[in-house]
Amino acid sequence: MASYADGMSYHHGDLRRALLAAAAEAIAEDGPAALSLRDLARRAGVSHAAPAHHFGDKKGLLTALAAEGFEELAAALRQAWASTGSFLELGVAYVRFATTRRAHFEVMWRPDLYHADDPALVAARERSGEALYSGVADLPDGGAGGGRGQVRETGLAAWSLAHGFATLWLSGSLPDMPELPDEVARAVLRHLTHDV
Amino acid sequence: MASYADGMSYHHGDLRRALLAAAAEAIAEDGPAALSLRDLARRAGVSHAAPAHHFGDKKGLLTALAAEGFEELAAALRQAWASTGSFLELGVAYVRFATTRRAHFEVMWRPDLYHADDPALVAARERSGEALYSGVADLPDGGAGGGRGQVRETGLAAWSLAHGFATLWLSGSLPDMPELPDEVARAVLRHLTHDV
DNA sequence: CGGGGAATCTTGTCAGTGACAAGTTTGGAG
DNA sequence: CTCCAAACTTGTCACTGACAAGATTCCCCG
Repeated sequence: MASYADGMSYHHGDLRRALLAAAAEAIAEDGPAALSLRDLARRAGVSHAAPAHHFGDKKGLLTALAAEGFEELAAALRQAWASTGSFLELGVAYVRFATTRRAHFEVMWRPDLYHADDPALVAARERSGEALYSGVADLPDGGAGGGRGQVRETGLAAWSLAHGFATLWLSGSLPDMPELPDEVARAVLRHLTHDV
Repeated sequence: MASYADGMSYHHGDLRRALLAAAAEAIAEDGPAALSLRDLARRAGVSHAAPAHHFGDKKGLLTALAAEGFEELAAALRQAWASTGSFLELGVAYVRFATTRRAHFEVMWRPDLYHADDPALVAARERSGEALYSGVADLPDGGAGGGRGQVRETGLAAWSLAHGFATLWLSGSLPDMPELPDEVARAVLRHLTHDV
C-alpha cells in the first residue's frame, strides 16, 4: 500500500503528513478513544515504532493534529470575515469547520489528550482566538453599549452558541438534521443578541 | 481501603456503586481517556475481573455512568424549573450540573464511549430532553411567534448556548474564570433572544 | 433448618497497545 | 568518498480489556 513518491523505500518520505491524515480519518470514524499508533503505522506501511520518531508519543501526535486544526480554523475564520464582513457568517464558518474537519475539532477541545503547553499549539490557538473575536466589535452598538467587558461577554456568548451547536451536532444529539447544517446553524446563531 | 458494611468479605456488598463513584472521580481528574477498569478494581479492593461482572465491559460501565448523569440532569432541571419558573435559570442549572458533575457530563455527550442504544440510557436521555424543553414555551411570544418550528429553534439555540458555555468552561478554554461560573453563565445566557 | 441454584467475585490467560532501547539503512554535507 | 545525522526497524516490557473457568457466598424454597 501507500504509493508515495517512487515506490516503497526505507525512508517513507512524507510519513509525518501521512500519519496525521490517517489519524484524522481514524478519529472521524471511531473517535479519539479508539486511536492506535500501531494501527496508524500499519496503514502507512511502516513499523510500529516509526510514529514515535516524528511525534515522540501519542500525545505528541495529537498535539500536532490540534495545532493543525487551530491553524485551519484561524484561516477559515479570517477568510469568512474578509469575504462577508458578517459576524453571523463568522459563526457559520466556525460550525462548518467543526463539521467538515470533525477529527481536528474534536481533539482541539480535549486538552487532556495532548500537550496543551506546546509552543506551536499555543501560538496557533491564539491566532484562532484573535480571528474569532475579530468581528465582535462590529456588532451594532457593540463597542458603545458597555465598554470592553461588554464586548468580551458578547463574544463569549457568540462563541458559546456556535461551539455548543457544533458540539451537539457532532455528538449526534440533534436528530433529523441535514447532512450539512449550515442553514440550521445560521438560524440558530440569529438568536444571539448584543443588548442585554 | 473501602470500609463498607462490616469489613472486607468475598462479597463487596456495593461494588457497582463503588465502581461508578471511583470512575467519576478518576474521570474528573484525568479525563475519560485515562480511565482503566483494572485501576478502578484496585481502588475498590477487588480483583481485576470484578467490574466485568456488573457492567460487561468498559463501555457498559460508561453506559451506566452516562445514564446516571442523564437521570441527575433531568432531576436538576425539573427542580430548577419548579422552584424558579425561569427559563434563564434552567440554563444556569444546566451549566451548574456540567461543572459540579463534570465526569458524568463529559461522558454523556460522547456516545462513542458507551452503548448509545441501551434502553435505560435512552429513557433517561429522553427524560432529560423533556425537562430541558419544558421551559421553552414559556418564553415571551414563544408559542405565538412562529409555531412549533419556532419553539424548537429557540430551544435549540438555548440548549446550544448553555451547552457551549459549559463545554468551553470544562475544556479550560476560558481563562480567568471564577471557581463556580454561575454568575458568568447567567450573564452569557441573557444574550439569547427569542425573536429573530 | 438445610440443600441447591444463582449471584458475586477470583485466578489465569491472551492479544493488543504505548513506550523505550538498541541496532540498521539512507541521504547529504563537506 | 567519508562520515554523521535523520529516518526507520526489530525487540522488549508493563499494562490493559476481554474472556474462560473455578471458588465462595447469599438466599429462596422446601
